[in-house]
Amino acid sequence: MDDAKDYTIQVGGLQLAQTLFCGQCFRFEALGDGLYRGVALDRVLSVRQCGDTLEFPGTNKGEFERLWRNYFVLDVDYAALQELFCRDAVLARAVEYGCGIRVLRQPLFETLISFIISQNNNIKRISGIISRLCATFGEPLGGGYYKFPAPQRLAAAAESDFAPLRAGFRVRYIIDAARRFAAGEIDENFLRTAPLAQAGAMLETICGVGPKVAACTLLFGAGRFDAFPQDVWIKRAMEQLFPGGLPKYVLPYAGIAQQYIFNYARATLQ
DNA sequence: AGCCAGGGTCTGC
DNA sequence: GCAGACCATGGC
Repeated sequence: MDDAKDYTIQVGGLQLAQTLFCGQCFRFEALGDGLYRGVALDRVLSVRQCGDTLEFPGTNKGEFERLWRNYFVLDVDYAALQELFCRDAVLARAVEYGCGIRVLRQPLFETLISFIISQNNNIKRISGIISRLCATFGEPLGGGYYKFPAPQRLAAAAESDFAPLRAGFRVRYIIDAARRFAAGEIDENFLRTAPLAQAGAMLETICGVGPKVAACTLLFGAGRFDAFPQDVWIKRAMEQLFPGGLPKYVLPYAGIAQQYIFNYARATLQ
């Protein structure tokens, strides 16, 4: 029945808590009892995990197939990917440590702005700034939830309008990114299909976007699983754990491996 | 109090 | 090209 509510699906090897709070998205909260709620794709999403079952309260099968299968990247064979990664003994340890982490396919603009905000910042405060950004500029969805603002809305705002966000020096970067988007100067199709270096270079023409923010945008917001964001933790991990670099067979999925390495490094390295 | 946070820009060599 | 100061803000 296509209009039946509370769609459920069996998904092995996915842990919602790890996936939603590993630092790739910033708009979900845990409500307890395996239930999580947040805003994604311009709507409020509730999702509950019980073992290998994902339950989507208020979501029918049609909407799940149209939106959430892609958002949660359920088309990728993660068992095969993990088996590939585990050919390397060090990477196997990282995979084992956070084996329920999965990458998400998020909207490009939201991802870009989120990771501009992430620079020299911590996850808790990133979430707070994004929450205030959406409440200030986003369209209301009811229940105190708001859409992520459109580029045109942010591009039209004055710098002083951002004061309530307490985002500091990042405000002018946000505005520059929004203006570039609103002007049609950032070609999403190009970002998805061009050679990785060229896609990154396009993003780095935005003020406040360097290699790390560009790579996060490509990985989380453009489905570029070969993009490899290098923050302080990854740099530490690469020095200590992979002095010869990642195994070559990992490189097409380096970004997915990066999620395991980041999680492992942050938890175990000094 | 001082350091760090999923960095980037700007300056000076 | 590359190191170092600086950037707002908040948590610890």
